[in-house]
Amino acid sequence: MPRAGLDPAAVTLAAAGLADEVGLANVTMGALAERLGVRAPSLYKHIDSQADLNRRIALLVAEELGDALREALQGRSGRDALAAAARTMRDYIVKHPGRYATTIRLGVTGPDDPLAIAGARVLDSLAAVLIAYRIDPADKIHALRLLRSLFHGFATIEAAGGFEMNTEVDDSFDWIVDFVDRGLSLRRESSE
Amino acid sequence: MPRAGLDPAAVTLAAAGLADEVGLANVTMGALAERLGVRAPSLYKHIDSQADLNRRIALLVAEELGDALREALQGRSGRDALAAAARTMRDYIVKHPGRYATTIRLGVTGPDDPLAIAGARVLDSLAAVLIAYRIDPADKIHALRLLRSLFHGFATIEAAGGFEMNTEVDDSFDWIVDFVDRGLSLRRESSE
DNA sequence: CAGGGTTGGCTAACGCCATTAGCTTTTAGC
DNA sequence: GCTAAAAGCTAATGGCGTTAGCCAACCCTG
Repeated sequence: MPRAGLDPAAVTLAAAGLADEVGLANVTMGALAERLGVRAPSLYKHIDSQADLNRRIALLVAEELGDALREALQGRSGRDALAAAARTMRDYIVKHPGRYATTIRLGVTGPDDPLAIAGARVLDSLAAVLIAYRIDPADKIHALRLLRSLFHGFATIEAAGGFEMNTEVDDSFDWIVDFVDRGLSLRRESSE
Repeated sequence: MPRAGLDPAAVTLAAAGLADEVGLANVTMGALAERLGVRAPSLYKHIDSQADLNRRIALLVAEELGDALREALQGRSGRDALAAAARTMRDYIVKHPGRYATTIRLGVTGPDDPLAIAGARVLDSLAAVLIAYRIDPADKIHALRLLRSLFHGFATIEAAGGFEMNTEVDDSFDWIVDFVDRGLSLRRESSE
């Protein structure tokens, strides 16, 4: 019998896909093993524990999201950049609700934790959106938290099916992006 | 031997408290039973299953949050109301992260589901914040979703310890409330 | 205040899950 | 080809949710 040829990355990727399909809570070692054509205990040759697996998925998410944001923000600034970042985050979360769910509630061990680094890179991309708005440097962290809270909240609620009247969700999204764009424009240094 | 004198409400309340203390994931039937001075299977005399328990906690949250919002919004309008609603939601979620966590991912069965009704009442309170801003009725749903996404996102991230530099979180919160207030003020019917 | 039905507790047991131990087989390098 | 590491396996443990079935405490009627 030939081997399955697994490695930590393959296991992580399969787990992420399974999470998106059946929900993070249903990603059991047995189900994951079955999908990989292997028995559950064999997975422990590649990952330490389920907590370790979640951590690896979260790292994957941070990398994927960071890549997607950098890609989307290339050559854009101001309102274009804002809309692109918002759409990128929304699309990613709605498309990958299971893997995204791993990113809430994880203990970052230290500043050299790969997860902390990848997360910081995501935040850096969001911060890049703010450049063209020329926000007062002292307010930058607040504006960044606004974007993060809003995008995270909107996409999370949408992914959970929390909005009624599905057809209007796109309109709400556009309206909110416009709302933030106008608000940030008012806060340019020159306007105070 | 005397009886413990439990009922569904007492079990739900104890579970909500335990969730806040140890995290929703650690609310096991055994731990909950122990806190109530009872053995795990006895809990099934009061609740149907763990899913049923989560549902009951979520309903409790919707009622508590609705009550708190109505209380806080009494006699306030405009910016005051916005700030009060934001603070109420934030305080509640940060103080009760475990029980609040039950409100994500729950299937509402129909429009007469008590959970749907209680949830709608929470949204009604948020909608009351918008009255004084005299938003164009067609935009009301979008503004409501803005508030909901933002408050939910901010408090969720804060409760999960997602913001660095803890001391500045209060400042960010105030800044964001101010940002939304100004943005909504611009959208009064008269201003378009 | 007697007794019978209902209610709320208990123990025992099942199946599923994560995880560990220890064995066997494949595979890569010399 | 030989050997050692890596990667799979089966078996077993302990914890969890849940069900079945038993017994004691309570309420309520007479």
